[in-house]
Amino acid sequence: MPAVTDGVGFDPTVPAARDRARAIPEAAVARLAVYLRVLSGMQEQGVGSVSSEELAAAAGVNSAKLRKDLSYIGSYGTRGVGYEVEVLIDQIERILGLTRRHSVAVVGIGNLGHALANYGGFPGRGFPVTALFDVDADLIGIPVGGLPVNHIDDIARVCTEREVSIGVIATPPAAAQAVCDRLVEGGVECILNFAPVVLQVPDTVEVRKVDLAVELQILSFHVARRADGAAPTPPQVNGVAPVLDRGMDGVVVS
Amino acid sequence: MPAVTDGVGFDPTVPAARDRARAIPEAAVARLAVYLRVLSGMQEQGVGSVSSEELAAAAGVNSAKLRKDLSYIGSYGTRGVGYEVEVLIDQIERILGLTRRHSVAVVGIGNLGHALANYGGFPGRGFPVTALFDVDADLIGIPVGGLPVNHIDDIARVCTEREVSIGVIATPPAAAQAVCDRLVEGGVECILNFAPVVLQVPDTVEVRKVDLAVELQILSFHVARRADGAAPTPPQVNGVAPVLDRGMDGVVVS
DNA sequence: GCGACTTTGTGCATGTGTTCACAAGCAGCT
DNA sequence: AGCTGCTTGTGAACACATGCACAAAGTCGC
Repeated sequence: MPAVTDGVGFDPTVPAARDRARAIPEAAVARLAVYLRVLSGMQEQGVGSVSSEELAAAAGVNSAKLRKDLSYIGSYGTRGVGYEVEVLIDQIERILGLTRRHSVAVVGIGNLGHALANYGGFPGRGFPVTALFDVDADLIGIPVGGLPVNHIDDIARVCTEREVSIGVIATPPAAAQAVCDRLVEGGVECILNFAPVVLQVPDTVEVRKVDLAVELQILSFHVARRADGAAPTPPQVNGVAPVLDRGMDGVVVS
Repeated sequence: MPAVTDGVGFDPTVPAARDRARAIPEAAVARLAVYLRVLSGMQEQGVGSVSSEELAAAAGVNSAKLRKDLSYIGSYGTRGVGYEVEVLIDQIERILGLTRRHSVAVVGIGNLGHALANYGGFPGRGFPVTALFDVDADLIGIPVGGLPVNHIDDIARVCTEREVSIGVIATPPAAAQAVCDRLVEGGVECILNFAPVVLQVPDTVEVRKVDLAVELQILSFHVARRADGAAPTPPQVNGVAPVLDRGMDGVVVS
């Protein structure tokens, strides 16, 4: 399975003819990222190979689902044996496009922005933060996490110069859309939005949103529902978390 | 349509018979929280009523989906007219259990923990942060966002005392599971986990996970896929964001 | 080299979520 | 009252995701 040709190339004749097979389900992509993290941990501990059963347990998913997910990227397992950790890591990184470095810009250096900027090149390398922006004149020029803060008026220019491919919006809601527009203008292809607003973007740009209030409210819903009639839950013991999977509705709830 | 009788009215004989009808799709719950935010904004601007079309546009979703989502909580619209903003807000709050206050505890007062603690009672009231914890002796007693930091050894006791219902884990991955266990011991029902680990919990506890690295990797995947063959995307103009919906795979991507 | 055992990869059935498209229902005008 | 126009609420079709269960395909021991 060379080149992920895909995309939306469709057949004009058939009504809703879906493109070729090569489409990896959005939900599977999210899980591949999780598998990658688990695998990296295993590799550090010197584990050379894993079975789908072991890996699934460690990632908190069903083993059949895991195998199906892996099958989307090719056949790298050995029947009767399992998967080689290193091979799997390489392949997942390839599919996720982690062989390339993706330069990240963080806009809005408040509490959250600080946290993001100091995240240290972002977990598990591959996502160097190369630009910071804010409106506050007192912050301009001050280095945060080793990088000086620029003014948001320079977003487009700086992002173009530094070839930023991912923009992170950590501004107050009111400023988010304007910031978003500048990022798009600066050639940013993907945006991770922490501001509680629905961004309007050209559809060449991908947006993912992380909304803490929404997360809390979803949890609140479950508390409420539980308080209701439901309750009969037997004294069940520990097991893998009954994780809510957002599917792709935003954050990855494992 | 009185009482949401619902659903999958099924046969009690069937093995894994699910509880009563009350099942609102997980994905719909996440969106209801979004609608609520949009509606609040409208109310502040003095808007008295909205049509499903308007609200859907503002929330970045399909209007049919919006109507179906709202139908899960009852019939509060008027045909030919639309919905009354206030009524809808009340009903969504009721369903999400926001009439009750949910006390929140934040564990791990690093960069992210600071940001969370200072979030100010958390967006749109209803989620007061009532306890902070960390291991670092230098932090104990220091007030962050007006609240003193306690030692993680006291998690269970303090959470029980203050009736914390939601625990937020913002610790390094290595500490997450231990912290989680203490929270559960302290009677916490729901956990929002920012640490990149799969938590094991009794299935009476609900876990949602927000993983920044995973979010970035998903975006990376889309960049990579795009760089491939796909490209033909016509010069399409602005429109509502082609938001990736995590469904419920975690974060709410709108 | 062969058989027994193990684990992958996947076809199929099930379940969940999304979208279409339209009947039902209400407001307002005549 | 009846008619017109608009918007809701939902049945039914579709698309997507999950999980079972098993054949295919490899390893290991003899």
